[in-house]
Amino acid sequence: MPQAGKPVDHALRARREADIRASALDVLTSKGYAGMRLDEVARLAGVSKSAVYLYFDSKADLYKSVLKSLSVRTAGEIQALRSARDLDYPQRLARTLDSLYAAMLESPMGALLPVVSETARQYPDLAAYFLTEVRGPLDLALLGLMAEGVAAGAFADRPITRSVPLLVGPIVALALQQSIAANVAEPPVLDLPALKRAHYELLMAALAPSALPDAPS
Amino acid sequence: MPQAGKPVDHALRARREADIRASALDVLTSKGYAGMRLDEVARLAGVSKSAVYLYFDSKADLYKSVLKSLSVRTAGEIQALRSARDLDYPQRLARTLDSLYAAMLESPMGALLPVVSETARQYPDLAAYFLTEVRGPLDLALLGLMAEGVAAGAFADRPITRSVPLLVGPIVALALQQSIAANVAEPPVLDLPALKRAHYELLMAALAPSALPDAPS
DNA sequence: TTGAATTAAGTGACCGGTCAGTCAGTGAAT
DNA sequence: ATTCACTGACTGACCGGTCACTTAATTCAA
Repeated sequence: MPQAGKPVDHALRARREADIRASALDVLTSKGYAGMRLDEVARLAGVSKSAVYLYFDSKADLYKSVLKSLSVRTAGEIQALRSARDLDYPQRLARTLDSLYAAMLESPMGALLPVVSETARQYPDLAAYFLTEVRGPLDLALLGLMAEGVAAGAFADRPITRSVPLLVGPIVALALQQSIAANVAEPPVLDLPALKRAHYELLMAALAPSALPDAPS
Repeated sequence: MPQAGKPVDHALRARREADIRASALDVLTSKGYAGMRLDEVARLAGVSKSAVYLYFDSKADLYKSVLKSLSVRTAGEIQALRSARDLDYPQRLARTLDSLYAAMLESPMGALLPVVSETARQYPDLAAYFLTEVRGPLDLALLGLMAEGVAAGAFADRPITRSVPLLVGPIVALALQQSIAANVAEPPVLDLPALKRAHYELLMAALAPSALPDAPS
């Protein structure tokens, strides 16, 4: 029977967890999963490696937690845009692109992309986790928006409205390019606003209801 | 002075080297760099791990050799298309897309993309090598083709003609997605021909000289 | 024509460092 | 005196890389 003793400090636990996750994210984005040493993560978080195991079952568990905490926010953001009644569909699409550019190129999330692809090979469960828990919600949000836009007559009913890679592939490619280029001596600078604008125009050209007839293959 | 002994069998050496490289490619594409065990590579090549060290200085050296041997072929293919006089510009673009889809989604090269991004962290020189020797020529070929098309009046002079990620981002995104999805239980199947067609139409909609006016951001 | 000398080619056993994960124990609050 | 939060020291598995050694092919002196 528990009769006395220190009370469980839930706030402290939550803070430590977040600290460790933040440190793990730091190390992950700079060293990758295989290069992430739990000792280093712990040191950055100001605790010992043993303490990490008080909050996470294993390295893989910590990794999943980091991944999930990042994806939840982004997916929610896009979900919210989907039903923003005060915006028309082109505007919602533009905002969605903004969110994705921000997530993939102006936050640590983009740097996690290579890490995910790295880990997928060795840990099929992590690959599955990423696809169902991260990609899944994101795809749903994006394709849902497109489907609504088509139903409302704002977008043409074309294959692109059903293909996430065609819609946001450039963002993924940019994120990948950036994460590779970040390691060389003189990384090229990107004009992000211009890229966003060009990307948006590219999509609108293909989504305009009055679009041109099919071209030959 | 060398006076006698077994003669050096250069053909055998070259064959062994190629065997080991091929095995390394196998393992690399399925396990990634960190997951590539030299014992496994050696076993696949039918030699002992020690023998690998007769042909390559180190794991990193073997990896570089694999990368180099693959990159040479692909770039040349696309270069050739650029000046195919018997094709009009839309056709050249379509063929180039075909080549890129084939390279990235129907050959081991695409599977190496995540590996490159993984290793870029540990080997900055490899990142630089990839960017200058693989991406560089590819970008030149693609952007050169677009610039010629614009000059000939076949394509509209828009930002997209100067942005490789906007042009081929979907291919990169697909390759990445495939390499992640390949590790889960029921990998979704892609309708590649349909994707290619949709991608081509997307680009042509944005490249048509009679394109729509700029949309609001 | 034999067999000692020489060299290519390759191997199995091993080493040393690394690192995820464990555990017995400490100090502090209640 | 009990529980919480935490740690330092440890271990066992793993793996890149090394090394002493074997085998086979070839040359050439006797």
